[in-house]
Amino acid sequence: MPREIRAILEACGLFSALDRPRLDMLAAMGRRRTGPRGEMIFRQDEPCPGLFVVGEGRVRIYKLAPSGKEHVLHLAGPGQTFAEVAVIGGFPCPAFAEAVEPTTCALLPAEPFRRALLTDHELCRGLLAGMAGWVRTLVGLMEDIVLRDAIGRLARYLLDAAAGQGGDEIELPALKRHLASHLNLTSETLSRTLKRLADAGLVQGLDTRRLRVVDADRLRDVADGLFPEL
Amino acid sequence: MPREIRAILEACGLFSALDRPRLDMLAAMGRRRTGPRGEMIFRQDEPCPGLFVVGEGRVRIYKLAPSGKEHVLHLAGPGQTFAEVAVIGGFPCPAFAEAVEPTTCALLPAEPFRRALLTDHELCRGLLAGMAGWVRTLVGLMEDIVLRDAIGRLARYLLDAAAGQGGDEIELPALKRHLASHLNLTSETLSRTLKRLADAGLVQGLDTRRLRVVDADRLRDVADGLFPEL
DNA sequence: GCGACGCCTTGATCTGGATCAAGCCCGGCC
DNA sequence: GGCCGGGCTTGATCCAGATCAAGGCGTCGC
Repeated sequence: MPREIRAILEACGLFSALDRPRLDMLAAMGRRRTGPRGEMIFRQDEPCPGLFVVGEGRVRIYKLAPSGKEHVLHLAGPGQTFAEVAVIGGFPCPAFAEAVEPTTCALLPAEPFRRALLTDHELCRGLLAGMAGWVRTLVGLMEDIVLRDAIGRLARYLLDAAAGQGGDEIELPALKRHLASHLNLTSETLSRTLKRLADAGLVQGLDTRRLRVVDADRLRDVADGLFPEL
Repeated sequence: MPREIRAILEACGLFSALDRPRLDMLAAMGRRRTGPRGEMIFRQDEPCPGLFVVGEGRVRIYKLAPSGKEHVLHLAGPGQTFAEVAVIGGFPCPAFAEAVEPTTCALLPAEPFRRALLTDHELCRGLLAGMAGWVRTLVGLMEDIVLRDAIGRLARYLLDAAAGQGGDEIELPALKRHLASHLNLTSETLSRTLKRLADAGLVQGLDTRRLRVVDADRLRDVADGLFPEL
């Protein structure tokens, strides 16, 4: 099964710059973890088991407020990682991680991974670049939440998702409810807002989990806060 | 003047683990930048000049929405850095940076700094740890904004600030208006919320820029969403 | 000293999105 | 097939915080 771990690591952007021996070294320390839909991978405040790389499926990373409200920080799909920050910084798990679909991950345990970081410069550089990208994403999400209204946030999300999936069709990565939480909306508001976009002819619902961007240009305008009439 | 650049770098947490020769190397590439209160250090979308380390003064990093609303991401004081992410990732400036007080910074220009990163493992490790801390802060801020109400956010900010300044007296790092924007509030709401805390006897205003935490325990409860009566 | 401008406070009103409350629809299970 | 439960939509109402609108208060330039 190291076989499959190698394959997962190779498909991950964070490690794409690494050469064979290094990938072997990482694969050797890795363990394969599979779980059914709904499995809790880790919980907030637990010691962090290591760095996870998603091979198949999707993982929802979310925080829970004392009030019970939750916020979905990240929906990690194949090739993406989570818990890197906790591993690097030696923090406990900052959030919950739950499999949204049947999932297989490669887990690189914290201790050996940190030791590898101590000596391996290439690995360090790759991770540094990865973190820079992650900070950028986070700041983007934060600015969305703070500076845009519901329809602008949704429009931007849809544009991003369409670009990320390389077409004008989007497959939603999770339940609408969870997507809503990611955008700091309730599912009711998400539903209504999506309807507004559909009524205006900017998008078209295919089924519950899939939709199509019809007019990307106007969608961009909406994301930039134009079309106050909408 | 390399003298002073060295001193600024030495006082910066990011570089605290570096040995003499490395600090010398960084100091040699650095330039000293001073500016009066109000000076724009860089603007959003400009090419990023390099990594800034604050020596004296304070710098406000903020984003501007098309609507004109602004959001203060960070108020960097002595020993802190900004624009690291853009330098590492090779992105353009993601935000505006403005001196809130007369400020002197060390600027490590992007190109030589990136080259140093290519070869210097220690530097890389330090930066990686720094980024991990920064991501953590960002996530914390985001969760504050998403999961807490106005009074909870303010309470948490005050506790953090008091801890950071090592006592129960807090000197606000910027205008109330800018602080409000950092917490995603209007200055009106900040003013009212501060008054509620003062009326309840949890804090005490000294003057416009300074205040004292009187009851940290109850403030913690407020931050956790208790005291619904407040 | 005296304007005047910026910043902060306080009050009155407005509103986007949350919350509460039904249905509806689809898929799984008996 | 029929029932049941979870997720989505839609409608009605509510509310935290924004916005609009006055003052008050310090401080800086003259």
